[in-house]
Amino acid sequence: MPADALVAFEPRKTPIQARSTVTVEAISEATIQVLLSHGAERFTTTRVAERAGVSVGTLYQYYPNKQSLLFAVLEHHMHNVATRVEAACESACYKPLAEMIKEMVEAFVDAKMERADVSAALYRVAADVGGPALIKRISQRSRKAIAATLQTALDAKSPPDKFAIDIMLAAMAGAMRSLLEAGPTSDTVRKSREQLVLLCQSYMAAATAKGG
Amino acid sequence: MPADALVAFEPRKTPIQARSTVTVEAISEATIQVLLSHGAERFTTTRVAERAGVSVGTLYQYYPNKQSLLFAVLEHHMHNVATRVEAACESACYKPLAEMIKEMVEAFVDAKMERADVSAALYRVAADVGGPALIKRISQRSRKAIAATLQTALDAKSPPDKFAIDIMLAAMAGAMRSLLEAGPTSDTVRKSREQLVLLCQSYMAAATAKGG
DNA sequence: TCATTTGATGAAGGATTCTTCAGGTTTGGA
DNA sequence: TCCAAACCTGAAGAATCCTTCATCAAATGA
Repeated sequence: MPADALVAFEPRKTPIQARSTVTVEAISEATIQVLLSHGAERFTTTRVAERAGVSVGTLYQYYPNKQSLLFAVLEHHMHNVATRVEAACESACYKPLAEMIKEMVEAFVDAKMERADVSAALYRVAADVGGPALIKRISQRSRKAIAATLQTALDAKSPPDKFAIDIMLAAMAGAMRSLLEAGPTSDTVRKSREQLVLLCQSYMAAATAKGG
Repeated sequence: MPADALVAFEPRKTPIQARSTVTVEAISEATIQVLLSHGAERFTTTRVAERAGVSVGTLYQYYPNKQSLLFAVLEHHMHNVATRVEAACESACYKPLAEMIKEMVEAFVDAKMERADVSAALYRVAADVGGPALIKRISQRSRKAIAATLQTALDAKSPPDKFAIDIMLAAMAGAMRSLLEAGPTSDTVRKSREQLVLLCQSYMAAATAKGG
């Protein structure tokens, strides 16, 4: 895919006056609300504009098309999660492997659960054009942070395979997806979080022991 | 959701004569082909009919709506995978835990990869109305089979949590999804398969040791 | 053979949605 | 005050798609 494939999703015009800043924020928020209340299937630019209290024309002044609206929300959400994971990695350096993993996994789960409704709604969006590329790009951030942190583990026998980290991330994300799509209770979340820690801990222990 | 929510997806008319049997098969196959060549976004009943070499009206004589077409393909695919996993579980009874897991995981991966293109294309479909319910229903089959097999493990300390099996399945499915959506090379697949076995083995070892 | 059932056709109705643009309003500075 | 730039409006164009139904063709069996 050419690099300019994402250009079509970029904002069209930057707000200058105060009122337009308010407008674009209202549109962003309305995007989430419509996504939550109507689902991705019945997500409509007209509905978003209505909810934001502006006209459709205004919406198209800042976003070139429908996709770009969803794209912006998805990007924001994923950025948040990645940032939280990176922070957890930073503070988990130079600790025993098990504790490291625990902190990273819990950070991921907590970040996802903080806006569970948004997380769940965005799974539909992620499959659209541009979604996969965005996911790949932002996942890279988490992957790198985790790899760097794991290097500093006090008790690792051998550096973990880059491959193993990918598997762990995908497994974790998959489990969370399944959880979020089922509409979990707080008890289910607590238990899943705990089990997910165990899953990653035991895998990483095995993967670093045998060597990459 | 009421149980009759799925009625709208059931076939409308059953073929009686030979020629109509041919027709519905052509439509099924065309459904997959259109899904693969145009993607779920541009999936159209007209296109399916065109590809199948029949008119749209004929299509609507056997499928009540567009969704039911996709639903049928999804169901068929998931049924195949579940059946393969069940078979693997059956033949893995009364073996050491590690070997058990290996056979089950490899059966799952192989089943998914056999028609990697279809697997990948169906991820979009699975999110549509009715998809989640279907997934939940068919996942149940794999879960039960795995639970039953694990009971017979020669070296399990304590029976594994039902919860742990759900986590493992979700993790496995998630990793496969991530793999399939990336368009893997045969080398990547081989390595992922191997790592996925390790992931599940180490997790189950930990989960059965600590008790459920 | 011929009436009845089954199967196939595809133009057209109906509905939805994305996006634009000509024209109006508001703001900020000179 | 006054003008230019920024901003907003929303009806309407254009495209796409789902689904139906009146009509024709083929098959079945009595």
